[in-house]
Amino acid sequence: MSQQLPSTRFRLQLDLHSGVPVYRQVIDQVRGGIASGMLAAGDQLPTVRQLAVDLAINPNTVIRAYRELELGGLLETHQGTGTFISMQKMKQADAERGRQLAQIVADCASRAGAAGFTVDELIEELRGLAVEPARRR
Amino acid sequence: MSQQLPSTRFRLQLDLHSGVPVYRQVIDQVRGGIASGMLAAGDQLPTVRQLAVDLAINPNTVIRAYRELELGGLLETHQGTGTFISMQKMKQADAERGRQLAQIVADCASRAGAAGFTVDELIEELRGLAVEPARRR
Amino acid sequence: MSQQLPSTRFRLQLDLHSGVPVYRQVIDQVRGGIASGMLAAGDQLPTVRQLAVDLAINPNTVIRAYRELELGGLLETHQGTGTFISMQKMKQADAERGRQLAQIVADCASRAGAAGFTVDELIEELRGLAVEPARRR
Amino acid sequence: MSQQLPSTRFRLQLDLHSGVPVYRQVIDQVRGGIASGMLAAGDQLPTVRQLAVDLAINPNTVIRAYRELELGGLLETHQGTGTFISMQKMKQADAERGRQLAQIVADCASRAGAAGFTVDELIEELRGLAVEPARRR
DNA sequence: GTGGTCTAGACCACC
DNA sequence: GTGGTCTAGACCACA
Repeated sequence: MSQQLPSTRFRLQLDLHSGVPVYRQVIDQVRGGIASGMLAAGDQLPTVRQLAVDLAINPNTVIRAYRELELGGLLETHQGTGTFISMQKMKQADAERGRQLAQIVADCASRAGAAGFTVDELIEELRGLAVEPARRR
Repeated sequence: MSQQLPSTRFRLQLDLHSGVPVYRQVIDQVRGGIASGMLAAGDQLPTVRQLAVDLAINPNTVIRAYRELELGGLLETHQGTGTFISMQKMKQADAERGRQLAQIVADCASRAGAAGFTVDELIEELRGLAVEPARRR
Repeated sequence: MSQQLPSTRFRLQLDLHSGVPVYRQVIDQVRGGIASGMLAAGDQLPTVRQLAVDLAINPNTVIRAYRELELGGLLETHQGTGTFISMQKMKQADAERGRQLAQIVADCASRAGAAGFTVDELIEELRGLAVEPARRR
Repeated sequence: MSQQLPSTRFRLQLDLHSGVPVYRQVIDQVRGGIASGMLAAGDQLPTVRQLAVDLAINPNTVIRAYRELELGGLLETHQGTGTFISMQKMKQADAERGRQLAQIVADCASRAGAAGFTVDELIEELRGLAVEPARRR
């Protein structure tokens, strides 16, 4: 159950000026790492103290992020050993999924509207992405 | 300056359990309404008091949302008269515009991808927002 | 005391999208007309109804502007005759003058700051104006 | 991210009888402070609660002013940390910048002129705001 | 009638 | 401790 730190492939990157809460960024990036395959079940995450030092943030903030991820079932902490990616339970309820999609789309449309774009322009631009398989990250 | 309320086509819908601030939801939906074509330059928005009653929220919350939209240049408020969709802020140079659209789309696609949605699902959801050109005015 | 309307020289011009209250714009422009010499003591102003029609605004708004100007001693209204420019009493108290200057300067500095300019740049640019006699209006 | 409050050099001063909204005065003075060099990128502003106490106004009024400044890109707020002067919004192209400065200056001079002040008086008053480069940091 | 400003105070989120 | 959101309600300014 203990495994090499995936340090060469997975690096957290904070943007303190984005307005997004720090703990939220940590959570999102761990989730993203799992989704993208950079983090696999069993991988060990950096220790709370180490990550706090690396990111120059408060350890409490790391603890909070890890705790929320653990509550969500994505992490497992083992006293004295470390924090690890747990066996997935990825699939969310469909209702939750739908709501999430709707929120992403609404946000996207909102930003487009504020910038003077129409939804049609948005769709057109998205089509451009759909053709190329899109190497993500 | 005075024009029919677009009431039959534009309806605000709050989700008080989403965790998204109410004033933010109002802002996002107005911006989305502009992007989708449901709201056009010159249209009058519901009055502060009316919208507060409709949504069962405090007038101050509506004012806050309207104000932020006005600061962003999307609305114009005229004391004693009402609140209106402003004449679009001058369209920026096309190059800058294209870059901006690309960024919004990329960000949107990235978030959707991280959550396990395909670009096609995104497009499908966006279509739900788009509105046929419609005979306006 | 009744004299030709100075219509060919003095025209009010409103900007309904400026955010400046309509009655304020009327007041300021009449004051400006007097200061610039376009309006002289004894000149008759447009009637309330006429001006309301010309500017497509509410007569109450015109009344309010004229009333405030009269309170300030710049206009005289004569029942059944019309509204006229009164004999000047232009010079304000020095204190009031100082406060006015301070406000203009503060506003100017504020806008400069918001746009990323320094006060020094502002002064430099103003110097450019000081050399040419500057034909005003 | 944390830095000494510039308390000895930057002091807000309200005029409750000027008719200018309190939140507006706060905004204007912060923007003026940036323009005059009293406030530099990274400086922390007084906390919301502290400023509210100092000025004897409601914290909400301070929040409102800070928020508008943040929307304008001049401030960054970090929950639980404080409010800071943001790194200047990228300086625009020089041409655009020059045009903008000219407009601010022209408007300022115009208002001053209409009120019977000379450009020299304007410059003199502005000098009062400017601050010697000073050793900062 | 419209929107604008300000206060007082509760409760939440983040560090 | 920091800032953020929302409410309730008073009072003002404008058309």
